[in-house]
Amino acid sequence: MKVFKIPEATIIRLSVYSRFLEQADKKGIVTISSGEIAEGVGVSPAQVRKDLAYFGEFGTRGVGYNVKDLLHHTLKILGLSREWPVVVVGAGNLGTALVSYRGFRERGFKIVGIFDNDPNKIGKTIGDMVVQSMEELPETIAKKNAAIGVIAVPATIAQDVADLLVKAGIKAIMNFAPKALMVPDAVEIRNIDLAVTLEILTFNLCMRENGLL
Amino acid sequence: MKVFKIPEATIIRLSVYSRFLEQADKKGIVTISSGEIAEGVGVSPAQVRKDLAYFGEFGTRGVGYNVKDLLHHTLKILGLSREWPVVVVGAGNLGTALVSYRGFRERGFKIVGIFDNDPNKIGKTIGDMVVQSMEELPETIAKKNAAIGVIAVPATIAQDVADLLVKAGIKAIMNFAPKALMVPDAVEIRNIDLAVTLEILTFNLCMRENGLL
DNA sequence: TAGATTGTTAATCGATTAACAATC
DNA sequence: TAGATTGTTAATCGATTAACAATC
Repeated sequence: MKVFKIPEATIIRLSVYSRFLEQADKKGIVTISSGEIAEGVGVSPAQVRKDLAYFGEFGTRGVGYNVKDLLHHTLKILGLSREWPVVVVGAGNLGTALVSYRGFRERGFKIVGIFDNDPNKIGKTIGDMVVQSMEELPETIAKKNAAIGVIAVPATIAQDVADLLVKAGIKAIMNFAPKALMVPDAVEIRNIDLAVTLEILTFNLCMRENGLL
Repeated sequence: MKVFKIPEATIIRLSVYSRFLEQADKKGIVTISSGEIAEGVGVSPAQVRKDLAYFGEFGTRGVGYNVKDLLHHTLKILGLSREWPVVVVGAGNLGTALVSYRGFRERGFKIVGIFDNDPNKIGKTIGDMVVQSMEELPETIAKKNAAIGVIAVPATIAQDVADLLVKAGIKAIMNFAPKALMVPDAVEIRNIDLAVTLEILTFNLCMRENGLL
């Protein structure tokens, strides 16, 4: 790894490649070419090779890539060669859904705590977790060594929750509240706005209606 | 509207602009410049003007943009000047969360039906909706004139659900199942992969750890 | 060696930004 | 008119793709 500026699109594609390689590995495929990966995930072979080239030389000229090998490399690059403990703040519908979201577990994310400030929710069981009070947040983060926090609370208190997470030593935040949050530069943050996705769809529907797409 | 190829990034920014304009309007601001919008949402003034220029001339030279006016224009462009009836398939935790997701309602998306094939879930009340059986899906879609469907079922049956939605006349699909779905070209589809977002975070955390970011 | 496929460079494409004429 | 800000063109920047030498 020697390059500093890597397009985010490359990271997203690496994630796609790794999932595709997992499937290929399951099917018992040993060797795969950039063309086959490209075909499988819907990009160009050059794109596949270029994306990988940012991080090293993983293939053999004239042969292709060893599936298991490349799978491990891609997972390593994404930081998925270890388990990531994650805390979820907000035990509403969304928080509850996230705790049992299979897509997280499959990629090595482990929910190690769910928190809420509502006394009616504290103590309730969600899957194999018990909803904890916000007071227990710092201790659990420290004890479980969680670096990632998910915010699933109303927009009104999202900033307060972000502040608490940062204070407790969280290094990355995934925010579902429809509100831009302020965090120190040392903390990574991503806002998930589900409505925006629907708006891209409605825009495209309108374009089609008008015969422009 | 005369241009055919509009960057998706432009659409996403238009969504951001419209939210910012809503806030500005609430504050009673009447006129706003591209510089002020840019400042408010964190892009360049040229970007704001260019994004708008794809769709028309909405400002007055030397003056700026009328906030209410531009707000309406941006919402119109995004297709949000009408209400969009949406059906949700899957009454698990995620589906339940989506039915009461405030971010949808705020932007004009109205959930008009939630469906499941689990007899234990059918008939249950979620907010002000009753979970319907899958058999009722086509009729509800037709009656409520729903063009958008949300898939919140396990990956194993996601394709079947997509087929049903398409057959029932749905024109756009938002898919939360971690699986690429096949739909006809006439149907718009977006996959939401929540794990990928976490993977971008873990990648960045690893880059930081290695002093590369 | 002949055939295949990588890794990488150069060419292309597309999106962002800077600059400025138009104009309020 | 002088000052301000848009709409738009040209310049820049960055990402994708085509092409090919390296090499298995």
